[in-house]
Amino acid sequence: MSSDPRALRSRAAVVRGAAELLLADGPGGVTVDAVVQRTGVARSTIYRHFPTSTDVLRAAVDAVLPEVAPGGPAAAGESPRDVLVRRVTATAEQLATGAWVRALPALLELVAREPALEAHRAEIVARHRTDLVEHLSAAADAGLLPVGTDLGLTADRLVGPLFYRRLITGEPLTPELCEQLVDSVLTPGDPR
Amino acid sequence: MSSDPRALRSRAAVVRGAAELLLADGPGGVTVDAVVQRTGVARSTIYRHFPTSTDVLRAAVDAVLPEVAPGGPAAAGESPRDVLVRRVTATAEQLATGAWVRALPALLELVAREPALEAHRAEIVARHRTDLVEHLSAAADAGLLPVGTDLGLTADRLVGPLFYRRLITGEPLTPELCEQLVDSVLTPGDPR
DNA sequence: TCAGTACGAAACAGTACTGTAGCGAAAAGA
DNA sequence: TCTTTTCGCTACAGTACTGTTTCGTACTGA
Repeated sequence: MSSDPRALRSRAAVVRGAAELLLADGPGGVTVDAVVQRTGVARSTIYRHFPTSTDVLRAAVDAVLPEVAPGGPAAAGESPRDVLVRRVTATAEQLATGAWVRALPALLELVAREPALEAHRAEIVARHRTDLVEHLSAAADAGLLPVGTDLGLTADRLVGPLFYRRLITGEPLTPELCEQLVDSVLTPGDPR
Repeated sequence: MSSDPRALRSRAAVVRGAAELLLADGPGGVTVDAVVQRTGVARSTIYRHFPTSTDVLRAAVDAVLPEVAPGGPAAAGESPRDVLVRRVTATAEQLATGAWVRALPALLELVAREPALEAHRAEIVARHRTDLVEHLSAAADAGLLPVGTDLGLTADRLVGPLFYRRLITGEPLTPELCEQLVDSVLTPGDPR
């Protein structure tokens, strides 16, 4: 709509500040006053860019959610197993990041209560998942998986325990755990 | 302290109403006013029983949390595998219950933000887990698990994907899924 | 029966947040 | 340069919630 650099600048500052507040204090911490104090952007300016404070929160979630996807770039000359280990480990590290420890439960609660975010959540999950399924498909082609394996279920068996430990039990996510998970999914009896 | 039935009655009503509000609207919905309106108990009475509104919320969580533990009674003449399937299926059904769909993210966020609840959370998880580990131990004794298997990790591999699907992807938890999970954990090549 | 106690109702100050409005100043763009 | 747009600032009404207090009523237990 507006290409005025001032508008773009202040809008970006609001979104960034709101995202920081979301990560630090959860959804309840993202108030207009808090964003004003944190960013220096005026109250009236915020309401000029966003109809309601809920839209600010939504923009903050939009700015934060994509970071979930652990970017596992394509393999080099590494084995499919190593690709999987690297990919799962990346997810584990992301889950262990301080910001996410606090933000993940808050985001889950927010998404559960805000149907408008449901589509976005589904898209993130799908991207995350298809990426992992592709790696699993390569592993299957290499004979590392039993024929006829449900790759979607296998993906859940890989990352499910990670989220479970992070969210429910609070146990640490070690690299050894990631390797054990990958190996528990691959066909037994294959050396490294 | 007080054995006056009036006091016990109104206190119980407050806790029950607060628990209902917690399940219905999340932690943010548990306000003193809301409890007053829902239960008919007077504002002054609530503050006579609880120092702050946070204590009301805590009591509500205490009243709700124990229901998490899926009661898998001891086996009859069924095989260790069937015990595991029944146990995992019970967990899946509990996760699929309407109330928990809404309450679980809220509870997680609450526990993450309220260190006082951490101990309680750990106790619930431990009870849940030792129960499952016992079943797994029986399965290991029956030769259904490779020797030297980490039973704790195995427990995570069993229920982790359930929680992951419920919380993150939102996919349904079918009985078939539970069976597949159990079989994926047991040593391959064993008939029912 | 009767004293003690818990009760419901209502009013109160204090705090925090939302959303609106009007203002002069500063920056952008022609 | 000059007009337009955006800005920050401040004040405002409205809402919601917390925690306190008072008062008359109804229940409990001896």
